[in-house]
Amino acid sequence: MKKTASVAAFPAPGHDHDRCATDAIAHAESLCVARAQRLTPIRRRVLEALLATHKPLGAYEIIERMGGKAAERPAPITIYRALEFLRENGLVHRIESRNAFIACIHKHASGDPVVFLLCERCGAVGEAASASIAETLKSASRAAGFTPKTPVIEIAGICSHCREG
Amino acid sequence: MKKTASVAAFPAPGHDHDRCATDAIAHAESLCVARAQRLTPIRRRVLEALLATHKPLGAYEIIERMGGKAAERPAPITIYRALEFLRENGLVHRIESRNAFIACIHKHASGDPVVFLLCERCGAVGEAASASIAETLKSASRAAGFTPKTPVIEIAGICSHCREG
DNA sequence: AAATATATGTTGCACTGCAACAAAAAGAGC
DNA sequence: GCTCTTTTTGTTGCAGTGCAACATATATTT
Repeated sequence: MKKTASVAAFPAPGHDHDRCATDAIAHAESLCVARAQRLTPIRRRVLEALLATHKPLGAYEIIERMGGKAAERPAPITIYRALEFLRENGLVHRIESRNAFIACIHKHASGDPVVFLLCERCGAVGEAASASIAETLKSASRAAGFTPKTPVIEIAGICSHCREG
Repeated sequence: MKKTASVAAFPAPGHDHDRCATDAIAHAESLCVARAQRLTPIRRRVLEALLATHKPLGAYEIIERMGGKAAERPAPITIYRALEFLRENGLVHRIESRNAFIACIHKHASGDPVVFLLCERCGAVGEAASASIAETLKSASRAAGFTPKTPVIEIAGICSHCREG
């Protein structure tokens, strides 16, 4: 079930999550090797914490989910630095309307505009990449004499699993 | 120079700003009268502070721009409450990617998706309403089995005045 | 005028995000 | 190996966001 113009992915509740997390880590590793970037233990743990859920997490939630005793937990700044690294490498997105972060499972090219679908009920986040959306936004921007760079598109609503279930 | 599908407005540096602010206040007043809502002095001052610039302002910036001696300035919570009121009535938008707020000059219908164009150089924010964008986003959402509600679209880039000037 | 609803003030706190400097760890060059 | 350099992480501290909970004041209604 594939389309030419758009690809949409919403995490099904019963999907093989271990595998999708493992795949994402593997992808991150090979990508960092290819770019001579260092996926350090902390960065890896932050990514793993985000991959363990499909919900956007704030910095403090990430800290909590990284485990270890309270005294051993990294400071917020450490998390933000790891997130900065992961974002620069396209492994993590920031959900602006939530002040939170989510692991990227989409493997899109950098610069590709991504539409985030935020379920208001279960909190899960889907990604929909659409070339037509990108084109429409570009032309609308240019009609206003605007040179667009990084579009942020976030849509709140109800996902199919919550509506049907 | 008008289009059928999209209307774009980027504030020109030399536009008649007094008038655009006055108009917006007048619109806010008549709208509140029509809805039996109260445009109290504080709410009015918050709106005026936002109208005095076309840049998104944070809560503290709004407080500073509301004037008065430091001791007389309202607390942040007061600002947030006024912003909540103004947002509910479509007079103010929140720019999610900036954690800031901007007065609405667009007079669009509530629920209409608005595209915000954020100039990275001068900080001004333009609005572009586009029916085709709305349609494209809706169809992309539905392709993912998603029922969309409130879309957030923010595009960072360079406005025409900054590029040319 | 009293009762009710709405708006604002006060206090307090959890979280975001980062700057500036210090220390530790990893890589590069000899 | 060992030093030098770069990168990463730790520590401290702070400005800003956003709101909860309760108290007080101001409007509106009856």
